[in-house]
Amino acid sequence: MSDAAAARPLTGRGRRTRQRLVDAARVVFERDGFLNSRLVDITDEAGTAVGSFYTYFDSKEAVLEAVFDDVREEMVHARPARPAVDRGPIGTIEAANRSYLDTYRRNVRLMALLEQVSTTSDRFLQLKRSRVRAFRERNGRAIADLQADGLVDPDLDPYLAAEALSHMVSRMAYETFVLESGWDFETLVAGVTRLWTNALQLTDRVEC
Amino acid sequence: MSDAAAARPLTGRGRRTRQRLVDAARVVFERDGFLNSRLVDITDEAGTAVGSFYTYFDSKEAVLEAVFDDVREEMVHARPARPAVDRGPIGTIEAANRSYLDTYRRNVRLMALLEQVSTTSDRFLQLKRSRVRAFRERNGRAIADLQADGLVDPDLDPYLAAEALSHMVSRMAYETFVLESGWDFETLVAGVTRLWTNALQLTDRVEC
Amino acid sequence: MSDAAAARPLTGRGRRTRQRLVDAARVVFERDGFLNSRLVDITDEAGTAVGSFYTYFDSKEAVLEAVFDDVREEMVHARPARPAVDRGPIGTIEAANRSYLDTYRRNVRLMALLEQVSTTSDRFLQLKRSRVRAFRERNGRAIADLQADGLVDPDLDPYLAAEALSHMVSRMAYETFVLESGWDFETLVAGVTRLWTNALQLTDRVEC
Amino acid sequence: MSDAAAARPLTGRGRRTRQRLVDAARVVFERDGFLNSRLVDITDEAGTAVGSFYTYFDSKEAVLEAVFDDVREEMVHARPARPAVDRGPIGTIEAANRSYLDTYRRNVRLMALLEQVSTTSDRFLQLKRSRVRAFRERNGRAIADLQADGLVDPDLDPYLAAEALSHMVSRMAYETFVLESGWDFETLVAGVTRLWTNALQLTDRVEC
DNA sequence: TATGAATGAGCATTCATTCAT
DNA sequence: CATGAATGAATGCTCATTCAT
Repeated sequence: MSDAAAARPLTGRGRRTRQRLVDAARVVFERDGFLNSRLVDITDEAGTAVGSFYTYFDSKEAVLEAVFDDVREEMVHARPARPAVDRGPIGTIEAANRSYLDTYRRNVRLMALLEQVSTTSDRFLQLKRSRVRAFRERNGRAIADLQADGLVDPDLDPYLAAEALSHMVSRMAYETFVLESGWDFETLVAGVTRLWTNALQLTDRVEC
Repeated sequence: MSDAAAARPLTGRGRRTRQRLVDAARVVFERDGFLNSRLVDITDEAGTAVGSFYTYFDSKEAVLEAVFDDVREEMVHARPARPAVDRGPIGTIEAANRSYLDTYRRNVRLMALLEQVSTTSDRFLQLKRSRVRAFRERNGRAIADLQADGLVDPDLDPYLAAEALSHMVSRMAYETFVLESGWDFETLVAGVTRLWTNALQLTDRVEC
Repeated sequence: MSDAAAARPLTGRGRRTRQRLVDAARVVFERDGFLNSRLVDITDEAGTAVGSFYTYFDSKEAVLEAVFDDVREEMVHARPARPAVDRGPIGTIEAANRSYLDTYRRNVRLMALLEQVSTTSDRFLQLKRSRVRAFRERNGRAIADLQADGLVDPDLDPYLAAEALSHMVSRMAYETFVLESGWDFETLVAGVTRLWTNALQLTDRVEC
Repeated sequence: MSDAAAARPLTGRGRRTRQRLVDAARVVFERDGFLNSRLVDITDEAGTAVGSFYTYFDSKEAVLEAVFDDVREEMVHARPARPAVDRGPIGTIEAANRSYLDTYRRNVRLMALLEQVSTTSDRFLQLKRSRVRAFRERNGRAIADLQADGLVDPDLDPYLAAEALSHMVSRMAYETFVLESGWDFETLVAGVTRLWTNALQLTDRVEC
């Protein structure tokens, strides 16, 4: 009905209440999952009345979206600590994988949550797909460039390769951190990086 | 309380009703998803009374399990049409990928279903994990053998490689068939096979 | 609908099946109570099919009635082992109390059952009331006779006395054997007998 | 899960709704019995939505408990109109019996209800037993005192006597008021009092 | 008679959302 | 803005009873 989220011009007090709700929602969702959680758990955690929830959000989904908005920056722009150093293609890939896996590890609960809701809600499925697309485009272009330089197997479809290798890494992350399948972090980084660079037939050696 | 599904002789009539319910459940689950479906939808589809459901199953989860049991044969034993022909390592991998992707394609709705329930129910998560494990062990051993023969990159952990590459393929299958991301089937088979064999540094050429 | 119980001319086989059901019902009712028990428990215990139940009984209540019929003889006609010996009024009362309490003790579960169903079903309430009435009439007449002989407090209403004292004993039996309140059997017999005879001002001494 | 009935501040409006539900529950339980009544009957009677029930109570049992709490005062503290007057032991016993029987009569439906639920629910069985215990202790001590003064038959176990005589009276009350067996109130009071005092051999006469 | 599959009314409970204060 | 009481649709599950074989 009312577009609560649109009523943006919040007072300072309003902004604080809203933030408390988002933080509480994150705690509750990460703890109980989206489907098991109840609105009242969120408002209890936030220390507000249930009614107040609807001052800021239209539904349970809306607050989940706000939760993802809140952490998007961190998740998408996750960058290696020393971004500017040029390490050659293989070093770059390793750094990217390490960075991705580390971010995943630090946000396990949230990633598990995204996994869950994306099988149920179209809205969050789109969110996930847009992440997939972003990865594919970015990496696909990079791979195509490397192909143009003769550094990568020319027989590969660069975008398919980019997407497939991304899935490989993200799925390993899911298995390792969410389902706790037991791979050691460094083994994981080294392993997926080796597979990735092998898959591309990437060579940073000058030799013929 | 009572495990209805358990050891019960079942008359011919009973067997038929049970089967009607399993078939109906598959239809409903594939159409509406597991969470959205109601028991009464299943019994309506099967043309039985609600009570009859509980003659054969204890819960919605139990009938889903029966659905998976019902298609397990097909899914697990999916084999290439010409299994006996020796095509060398690369040909074998391509055949396996083609077979897997084809099976996935033919059971899309069911795979999507498994994806959904495995984020919610521990029981089905285990089902999925056991499939992951089976793939890892089988392929991991094969890779180790190839390493012993000097045909595969010796720097790889064979089991990590097996798991990661399996995920790569299954995730591409999910994206392509469930989310309909648009990859052409043959492009997909060729692409993941190439990535897979490259990743292993697999060579079937005799030359140095 | 059909008056199953009326279809009396049973074959030998029928009579045996019916008896198996009554026996099974007694076991189940005593174990689970009337309200908690399910028909299928009874037929399972009897080793018959559910459908067979309705060949002999019209309802769950009907079989309970048959259970009570089955033990009525024993319960109502409970008589002291040596009935013919004349022990004087007090000795007779003690013998009757002992006999009653012993019978109660040996049929605790059934008495508890009667207690339960008589608060729910009018049919069994009547059964209980008829037992109360029988006691009152029998004992009331005896008390009136003793009054006529000058052996009992003439100010008492003999029937009210009979009923009240019966309740006193039956309630003590309930507390002691069903709720297991802990009174020793002999203490109980002696105690209620003393109260009973005192209450009647019964004197078996010849003196003035 | 949550104990709704527990520590909750309750606004005035909330308090009123809760009371409406308790009152409605009493009406419904007394009319239909505990087992036959449905939650929706209670909320209909109270004029609230079903959901509101669970704002204040966790179950049907919980509201029954509240009903008993509500009348406990009246039932336990039922005292003769002229409590302070000393009437001697017999007068005191008569006053207590009259008071008890009068209270019982005024709360017949509730007493019948307690009778019913105590055969089914352990919780309410305990409630009843604690009442029995309270009576036994109070009266048992009083009887022991009278024995010490030589006013009561020394051969009696004072606590067994107290319990047995209490049962006698309460059972007569049940028969008379719940089952409407027809005893006149004054006849009943006089009868049970006479039996009680006789049973104790209580004498307030000075004579030899 | 015996079987056991089929029936379906009945009911407690949850929880997102609304709204009076 | 905040509160929290009120709402009521939605649904899984039980089990006495029926009936086709």
